[in-house]
Amino acid sequence: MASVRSPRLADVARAAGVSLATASRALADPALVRERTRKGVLDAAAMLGYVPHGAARALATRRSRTIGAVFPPVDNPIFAGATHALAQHLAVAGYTLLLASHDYDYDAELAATRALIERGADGMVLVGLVHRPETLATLARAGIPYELTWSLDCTGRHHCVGLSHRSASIRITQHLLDLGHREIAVIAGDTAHNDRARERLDGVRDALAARGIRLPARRVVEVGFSVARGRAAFAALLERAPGFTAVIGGNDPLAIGALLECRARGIAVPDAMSIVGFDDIELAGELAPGLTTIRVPSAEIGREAGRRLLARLAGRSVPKVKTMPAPLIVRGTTGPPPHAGAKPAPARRRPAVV
Amino acid sequence: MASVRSPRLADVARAAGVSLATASRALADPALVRERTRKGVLDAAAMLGYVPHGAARALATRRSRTIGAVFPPVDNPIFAGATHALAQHLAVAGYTLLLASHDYDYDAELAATRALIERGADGMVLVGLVHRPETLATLARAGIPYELTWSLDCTGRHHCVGLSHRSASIRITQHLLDLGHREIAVIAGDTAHNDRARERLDGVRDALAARGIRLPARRVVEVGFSVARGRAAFAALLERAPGFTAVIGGNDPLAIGALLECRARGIAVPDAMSIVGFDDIELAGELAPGLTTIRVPSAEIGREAGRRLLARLAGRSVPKVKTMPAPLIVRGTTGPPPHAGAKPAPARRRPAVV
DNA sequence: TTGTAGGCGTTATCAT
DNA sequence: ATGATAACGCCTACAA
Repeated sequence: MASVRSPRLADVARAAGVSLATASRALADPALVRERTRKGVLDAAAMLGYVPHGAARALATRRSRTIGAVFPPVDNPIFAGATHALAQHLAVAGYTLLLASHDYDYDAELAATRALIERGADGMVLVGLVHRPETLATLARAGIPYELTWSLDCTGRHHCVGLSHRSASIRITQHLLDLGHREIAVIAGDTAHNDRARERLDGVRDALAARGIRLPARRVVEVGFSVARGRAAFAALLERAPGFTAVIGGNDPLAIGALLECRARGIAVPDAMSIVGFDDIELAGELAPGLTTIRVPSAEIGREAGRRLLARLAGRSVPKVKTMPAPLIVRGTTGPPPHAGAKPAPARRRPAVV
Repeated sequence: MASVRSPRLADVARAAGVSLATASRALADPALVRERTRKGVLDAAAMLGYVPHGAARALATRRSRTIGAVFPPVDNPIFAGATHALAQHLAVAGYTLLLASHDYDYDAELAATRALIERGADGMVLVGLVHRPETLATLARAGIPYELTWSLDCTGRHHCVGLSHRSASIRITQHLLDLGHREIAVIAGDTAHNDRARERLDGVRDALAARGIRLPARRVVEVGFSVARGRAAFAALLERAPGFTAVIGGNDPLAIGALLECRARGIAVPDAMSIVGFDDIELAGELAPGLTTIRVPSAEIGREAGRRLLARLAGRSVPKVKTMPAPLIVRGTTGPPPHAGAKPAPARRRPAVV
């Protein structure tokens, strides 16, 4: 009952009647020892219930077979999907995920990064482009390869896998403009602490500006990401600056909040109000009407980040920037504005997935 | 540029003009060295950008300051919340989360557990009561404290923090019975690979049996957890065994799927169909009508598991079983069945949160 | 208060 | 093919 002490390699070696070195080799590389010896060692190990001591191995090999990830709230469904995919991908390669999360707090992110480096993470996954300068510097100094995810680093200084939130945002805004909308409101995420949210908002402004339309400040509200906040924000916009015919949500939960508020108020979607989101969470496609949005392949981003990191650790080199597709998904929440002029044809001509 | 090699404690000691031991103590416990020495060491460490080597420390102290968690799909919002809360709680105590996930596959869970043990996890969090026998045995043999979460272990053999899914399920079923429902259908989770799903389904059967009602097999469908599957399952039930006035979802996404399908078919909720879920995800309260469900405090479960593990690692002992509250949340998706007899009073008398 | 030295469990470099 | 043995970087009695 009382487990005196876990067996170590020396115990296995003794039980198998070989030296420490041979036992180590037998376990590490079948080709290095005679078949008979190997079997003896394996049996002894199984018999004793031997479990290698990772820290000792890490100390000797200077590799922990561990990848660190520092994510904003992992309970955001979009990050949860990426986390899962990343962990799964690493597992098949014998790597394990060291996970830290923070609430869009860059100091916490730095602290978490330090903690993961200290734990010996062989590689690191971060979200977004904006960080404390020390964060990336520390990583670089420690010689730890890292991948920035979600966004794309146009400076070419960092490895990254993601998409241009700005241009995706331009695309979805153009979709509304093509439908004939001119009066548009935005429920943005927290642009001060989230570069994705900022890029998305900038994209809206760009697209509007390209057609000579200004986005008045009163038509923009910034909130944290959640359905409830989306509802409240939509209500606030209606109060503060009515007259818009379309709302752009900074992400799907915000857009869904707007949709629910419309339903509660009896505002017809899309006849009286068009709504678009960003991310394409599962629910977006299940609602009726379905939410028009940009699909962000979050699981693929997580997997790809893992794949690239493992490749780099194996000495292979990968292109510095990996752009993920972010298609516009047109569903039922968008249509021509009420009292729209003649034929709002463009909308119909678009395929469902652009 | 070329980072020759990361500085180690010996470098710090040399720079500070003290011995290795003193440097170690200065960093570990302020009270152990003279204030002046301490400052010298700290300065030297900062100057050199010293980062302690976790593996070496773990080897020496036999503690990794790491907690392992093996979760079913972390992208299920309910697990995502727990993961986040757990990671956050551990972080403030200087611990880090080692995360592995699997798709309700117990062999994968065992493999993941082994991987985490090998990585030196000081403690471990698992989900549910059902595991490969080796999983818990290995943990016990290695002397690693663990917490089973979500469910409650009535055998008293394991530390656990969760709730009785069976009795919660009985409560919500009784709520339907009290409203006058007699013809009930169930969209259950995968009972073969998920003890929570099984307990919930059993709870429904128990509650019905207590009133002399049988649940015919054709009124039960088992599917994986997702909104889309909930929709499809509801449609299938309607086809296969119509005539029921209430559906019980194995979790909220399933119930929401049923709700959406009702909306698509023009079935009035709750007038023609009552719907209940389980978990109380954020969306449940935002829909109109709001979803009647059981609130599972997932973030609290994650945090509590962390708290208990840290306490045990610190030598404090904790009660073996921690029961979390799982209140019935009555919202708009439940009401008396159509053509119900006289007064379906019980419903009205219940407070919103029982 | 500070220094010396042995040990934590593996891997890797030599020989043999 | 296998066996000694020296790292790996840190902690912690024990001594001074």
